[in-house]
Amino acid sequence: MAIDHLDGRIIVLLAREPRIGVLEMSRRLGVARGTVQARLDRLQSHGVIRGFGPQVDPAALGYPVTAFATLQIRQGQGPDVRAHLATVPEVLELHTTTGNGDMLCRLVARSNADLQRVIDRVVGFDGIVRASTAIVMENPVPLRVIPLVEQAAEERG
Amino acid sequence: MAIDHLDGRIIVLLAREPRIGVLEMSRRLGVARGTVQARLDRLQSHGVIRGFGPQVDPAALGYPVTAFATLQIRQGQGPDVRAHLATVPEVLELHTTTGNGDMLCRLVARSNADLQRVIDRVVGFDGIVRASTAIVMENPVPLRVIPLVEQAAEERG
DNA sequence: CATCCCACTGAGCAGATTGCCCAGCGAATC
DNA sequence: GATTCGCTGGGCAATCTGCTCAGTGGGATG
Repeated sequence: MAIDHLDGRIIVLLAREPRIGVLEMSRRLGVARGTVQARLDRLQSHGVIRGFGPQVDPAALGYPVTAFATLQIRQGQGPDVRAHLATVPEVLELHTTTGNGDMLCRLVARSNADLQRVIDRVVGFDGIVRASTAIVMENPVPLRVIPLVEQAAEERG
Repeated sequence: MAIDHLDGRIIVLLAREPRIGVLEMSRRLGVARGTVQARLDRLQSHGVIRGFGPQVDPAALGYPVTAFATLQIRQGQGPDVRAHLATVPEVLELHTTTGNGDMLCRLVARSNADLQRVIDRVVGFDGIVRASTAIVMENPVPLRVIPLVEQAAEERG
């Protein structure tokens, strides 16, 4: 879906001040309330904006350690491994990938020691042949989309 | 910070129906409005809930290809590389890690061909020695926190 | 045992926002 | 020329928010 400049401003504004209302947005953007409303509806129905769920910080929840694990899967065991990993709360994200590994997953843990427990639980499953883990030290660029939104908006005026 | 069972229910409810108001939440949870209000304020001020920004889907924006790149950095060039990567909109996330690579970043692109352009831009910087990229095929577990929240809430009744 | 502190309840209030409707208008399309 | 579409600007009732207050119960403290 193509994003327009106004759409971009709406998303950016919403990202900066999430608790802002439609009315206040229309004032800031200098357009009618109905317009903002319509744009928002369109963005949501097209899936560009998935939702406004709370962004929870695992670190603040007591899980300050993040790691990425690359998994190698035994042929044909993919579905089982997926199902297994989905049951582990500390697995925040799972992707199947090309390249050296077959899967890449993001893990969190209460401490480096606790990470061992998590990894044991993750790899303690038959279909997983090998796992290599990289612990995250710093996070210079936290998950962001705004620059991408701005770029997409530029391209369409 | 420790999460309570009520806190957990608030977060889960909020994740399920983000547009819900404080009043409606208090009705659903069977507690007073002020209580929900206070809990929310506490969760936010403690950083457990970072905010309610819109969750944008890069795929819907025209960037359906996701990849993870592992970068090896020349000694001492870390800060420069970070700054460089921060300027690339397609870099959604950047971590410094232990292990084989020095950094891990999440990229998106408009197509596999476009991914080449993005990677060129990412690695077209002096401090980067080597990059290995894994393209994401499937995403069986999209970024999630709810199971973790539920686990954290359980531990505190 | 008496006290204090804290969190929760239930209520009220003014002010603001929402969802919804409508008529008019200009530009692009057929 | 006619139609469609998106935006404007206005109005309405219903709802929610932010804020305040007094009362209550449990737990910790003296």
